[in-house]
Amino acid sequence: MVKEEKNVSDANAAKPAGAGRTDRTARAPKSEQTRSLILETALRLFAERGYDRTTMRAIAQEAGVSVGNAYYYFSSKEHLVQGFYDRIAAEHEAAVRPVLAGDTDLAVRIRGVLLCWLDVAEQYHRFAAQFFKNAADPDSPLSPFSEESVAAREAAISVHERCLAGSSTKHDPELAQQLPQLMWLMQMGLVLFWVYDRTEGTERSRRLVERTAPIAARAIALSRFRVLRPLVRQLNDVLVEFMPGAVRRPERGAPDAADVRSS
Amino acid sequence: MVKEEKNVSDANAAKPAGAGRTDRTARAPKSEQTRSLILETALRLFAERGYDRTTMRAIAQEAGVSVGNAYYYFSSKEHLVQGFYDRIAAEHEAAVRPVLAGDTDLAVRIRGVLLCWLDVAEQYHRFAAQFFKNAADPDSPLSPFSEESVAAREAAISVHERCLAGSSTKHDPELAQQLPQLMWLMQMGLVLFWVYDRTEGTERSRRLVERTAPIAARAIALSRFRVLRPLVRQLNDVLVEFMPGAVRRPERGAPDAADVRSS
DNA sequence: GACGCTACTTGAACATGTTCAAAGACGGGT
DNA sequence: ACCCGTCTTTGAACATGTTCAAGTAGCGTC
Repeated sequence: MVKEEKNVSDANAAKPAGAGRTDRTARAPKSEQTRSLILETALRLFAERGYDRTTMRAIAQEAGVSVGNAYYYFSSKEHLVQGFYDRIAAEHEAAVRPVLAGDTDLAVRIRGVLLCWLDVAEQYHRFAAQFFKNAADPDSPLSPFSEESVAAREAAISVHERCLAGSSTKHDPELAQQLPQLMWLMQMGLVLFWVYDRTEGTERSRRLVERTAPIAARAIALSRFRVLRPLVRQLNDVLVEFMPGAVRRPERGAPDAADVRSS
Repeated sequence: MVKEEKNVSDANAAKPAGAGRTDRTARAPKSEQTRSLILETALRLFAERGYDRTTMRAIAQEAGVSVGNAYYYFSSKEHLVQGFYDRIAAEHEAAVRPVLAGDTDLAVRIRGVLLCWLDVAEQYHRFAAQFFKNAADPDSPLSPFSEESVAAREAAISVHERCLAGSSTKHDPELAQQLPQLMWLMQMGLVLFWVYDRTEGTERSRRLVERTAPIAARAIALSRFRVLRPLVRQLNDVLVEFMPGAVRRPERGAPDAADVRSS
């Protein structure tokens, strides 16, 4: 049974065998080629027809491999999406650079960061809306809260860190460590709104950003006020305790003092 | 397997109506019996083995009907879950009654309402965690934001309305109309946290409530302060513009003054 | 070159949500 | 009694994500 060689032709000619993966078994030129062929094909089809309408069989056929082969490289259809995550994160990081180098007004910066994300994500909206339910699954490694997404999450948080750091707005230093995470959470809220947004050009999401960014900036600025001090302190404690992952916080008295200050 | 029930025959003289739709009006002809048999069986199996592990074939077999019959009454597996929604909402409403009749401190009330929900939902946690991804799908009629869920949503909001109304805490009357919605949103956040919570007895979610309720209450109380006035106003505008519809729009300027000042 | 090891590839088979054409039941009009 | 139409029920067929036992190929060793 000779199969038409659709995918590879005399592979070893151009591909240097060096610098294998970190796996115990080194080189895998052909395999790497097949892998990325499958991935690229999948992402293209996802963009073309959406997530649900793209079957594994179609991906395999379009890539010129068998269904089982796709599963050899990607343990599930969902895992094909990790590539999409990386891509959109990188694009956002690039697109946001001018914003972070620009105006120092916090409201403007937050607005810029979020609008930037909307711009970058725009083309994937249909795909994202269809895929969202999978990402929302607590069992899925693709959940934004999952262990596996920690890299993408921290990259996103670092954007907010720089957004905050470069602003002229003063804010409670005690809260500074947690603020980027809070802003990331706000971004997740925006994403939630966005996948539900069916307006032309996700215009409504943009409007939400326009209206929300000043509020966030003002709230942050107000965090220094005396009346708000206990509130800010409590909020900070909650964030430290419940926000995902390994964000180390400088020692601050008793970390387990429950509601010591609550009325 | 001919069933002779034949009780109320005149009531449904009008018409058994179409199949599948959420016609709660139909009395109890044979079809209604089959329908609820399928529903009860499904909910039982969901609770027993979780959503994913319960196949439509198993439901049909356990109920003693054919697969196609289940689809005759429920247009998809997801639609079987609407019954679950109704049930948990009703249970929460009942369980929360003592809380609403009790302490007038807002923090205590919010805490009570949310902990109550956790108690009621506890037994469904496994099922809910598995089902969550379907509810998160923007296309799903079971999304908490969907048109179809408007009834359940308003019921939940009304609980927060009463929670707020019965509290002795003063708050900005301008915000009063939107606050219950905001609190509902907070509850949705808790649900999100909860489905991800894998601790024994969802202990972590409980702790989050303990820590968060005082913050929310304090924030609400602080909303009257002068410094926060512009912030509150902006926030109010955003809520009015973006919160899901069907919420009676307050005429700006004259607070309704219904219950705000009661103590 | 022969052997053997392992990475790679295959397509059929499986599980399960969903659809559908046909059959059954039932009631009313004639 | 018969026919007609509608509601109900059936089970086979379909679509698609996933698994698996078996086959293939490249490469190092003898």
